[in-house]
Amino acid sequence: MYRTHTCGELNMKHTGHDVILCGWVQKSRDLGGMTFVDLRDRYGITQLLFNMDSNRELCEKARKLGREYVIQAKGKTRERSNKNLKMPTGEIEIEVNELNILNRSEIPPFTIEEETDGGEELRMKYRYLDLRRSTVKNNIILRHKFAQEVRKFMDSIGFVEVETPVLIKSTPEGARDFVVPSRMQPGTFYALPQSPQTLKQLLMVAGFDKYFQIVKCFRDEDLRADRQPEFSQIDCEMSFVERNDILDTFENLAKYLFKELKGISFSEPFRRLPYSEAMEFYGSDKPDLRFGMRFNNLTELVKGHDFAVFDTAEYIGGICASGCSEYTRKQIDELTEFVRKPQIGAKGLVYLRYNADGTLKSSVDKFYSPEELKKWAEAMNALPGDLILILAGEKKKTLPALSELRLEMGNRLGLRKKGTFVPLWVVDFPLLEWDEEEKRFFAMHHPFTSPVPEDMALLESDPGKVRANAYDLVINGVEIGGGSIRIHDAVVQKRMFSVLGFSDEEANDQFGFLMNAFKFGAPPHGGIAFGFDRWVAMFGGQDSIRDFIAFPKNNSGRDVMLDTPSQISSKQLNELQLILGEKKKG
RNA sequence: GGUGCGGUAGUUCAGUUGGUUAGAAUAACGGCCUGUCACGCCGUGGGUCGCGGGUUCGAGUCCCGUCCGCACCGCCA
Repeated sequence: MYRTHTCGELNMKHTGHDVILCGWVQKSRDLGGMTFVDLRDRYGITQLLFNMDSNRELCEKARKLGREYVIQAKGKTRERSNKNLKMPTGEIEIEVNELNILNRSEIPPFTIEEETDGGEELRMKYRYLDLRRSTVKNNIILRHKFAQEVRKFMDSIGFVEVETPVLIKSTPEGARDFVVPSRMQPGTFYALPQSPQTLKQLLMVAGFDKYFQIVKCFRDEDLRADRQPEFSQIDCEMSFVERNDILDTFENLAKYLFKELKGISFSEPFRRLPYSEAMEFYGSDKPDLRFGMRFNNLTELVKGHDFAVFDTAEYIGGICASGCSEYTRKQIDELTEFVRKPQIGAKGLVYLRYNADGTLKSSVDKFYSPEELKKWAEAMNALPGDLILILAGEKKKTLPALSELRLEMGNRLGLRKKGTFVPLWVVDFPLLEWDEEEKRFFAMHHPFTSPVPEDMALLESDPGKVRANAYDLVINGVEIGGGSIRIHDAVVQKRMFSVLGFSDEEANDQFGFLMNAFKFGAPPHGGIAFGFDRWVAMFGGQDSIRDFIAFPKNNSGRDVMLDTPSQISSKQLNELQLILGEKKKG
């Protein structure tokens, strides 16, 4: 028998017990006459004691142990004379009487401790060592628990988990596909699913009226801290439901997960905010509602005073930062610089200080009288002591820029508190988005999304106005999930493809299997998919999903541990009948 | 594709207006130490300053190119 206990479970109740532990040497402290070794496994750390007086030979052996050696220690649990109450096993130690080295280790390239000295690249290269650290390990365990709770809940309300294939068909809409060449049919390719969207709809046709799956999805697009080329979704679909049935069902899932994993209860239903309002008041389709600071539209109020920036602007909007009237010139300059960054793209920033004594000072005093500025403050619901920040320009660009400024102020004022969660549903997205470059409409969500019934008639006459029967779950400014009621009628689906500029032939070629299925009694259906990695990372208190994935890719989509993507042999290339083109010269 | 920041000891970093032998902490190695738990003390070794080119009497430092990493924009139905 290798071990009787783990390194995380022994305590005062076990004093006097003979135990065998296995694990890795985290650290040893050699005091000359005695040596302490911290032994670590998945469950915790237990201190081993070796004493020169009681067993000289064994103690000498212990002194030679290196970091990360794998050892087996047999001995007796006993109470420590100096307890360490910071650790769960800190009241006891093991007086070792037999030590077996199961494997040696090279010196690890970074310290395997909660706070490592290792940089990200090195940690990724030696991810198997990084995973020994409790922080990363706990993230992976949180992910496991999260998945278990999802399955428990979904099963309890009658959902069936069905696996869908990974080698499927490439589709032109949406993200770039990862493709897999076929050997048996040279020159043809599978694609890895960006999501099992069409397959879960076919499951609805098949009568699996409540389906879910925790599933890997693939998108060949550039990465971010919260975006990996392969990621996991909690993918769900239901038949015979309307939008509210889905929102209610998955609001319950979210509440269950918050309760089980974070101990947080929500007594109120999640807020439901139309897309148009989200954009008008927060400049974003995923607003962080942990704080207010809603936009106020000042366009009409401020025009007509010879201030060209405002007079020529399509939209002028402001936010009110409570208690910030004392902001220094330097701080305001910083904010100006912030909004002028190319990523934000505003041309400048107008401010209005509503001083505590009731006086007003703005960057546009030349153009506006104190009385007029007072009206601004009233329109903004500002109080003495507040600072009003105003951006102006093209509406499509100014709203998002103001949104970034709002988030920046939220950060500066500490309003985006970790551990506080404000979920909401954003509903009634536009169905279609006009693409200037390709001069055609694209589906904002995907081409299987149903319009809201009232707008169905506008589909051909005014496609840009049509609202989608679609919804996103947003928590703290992060898009956690999204879905829609789908089209289940072959005729409507055909109309949709036609609006998107697909010929009948193209539609049939790419989605014939779905249109065909719709001819055989497709039930009304809809669903949702959640970003599993993101949700787990949020519960783990991080913005980046990388440390919640056991073996993630780096910024350029490379697995630095496996050193891939990599070349394949010419034999493999020949079998696939692939010929590599000349590398494009810059 | 673009913008910003970065690349110096095993690791994390410092390195002044270009100037002597490139430092610190930590890790490693050797020695001492019987209650440590960030143990302590003494000592030792450890450098292609990402790579290539240029300017200069002289480059870690300045210039050009290039590679790599991170964050962001585009992109992500």
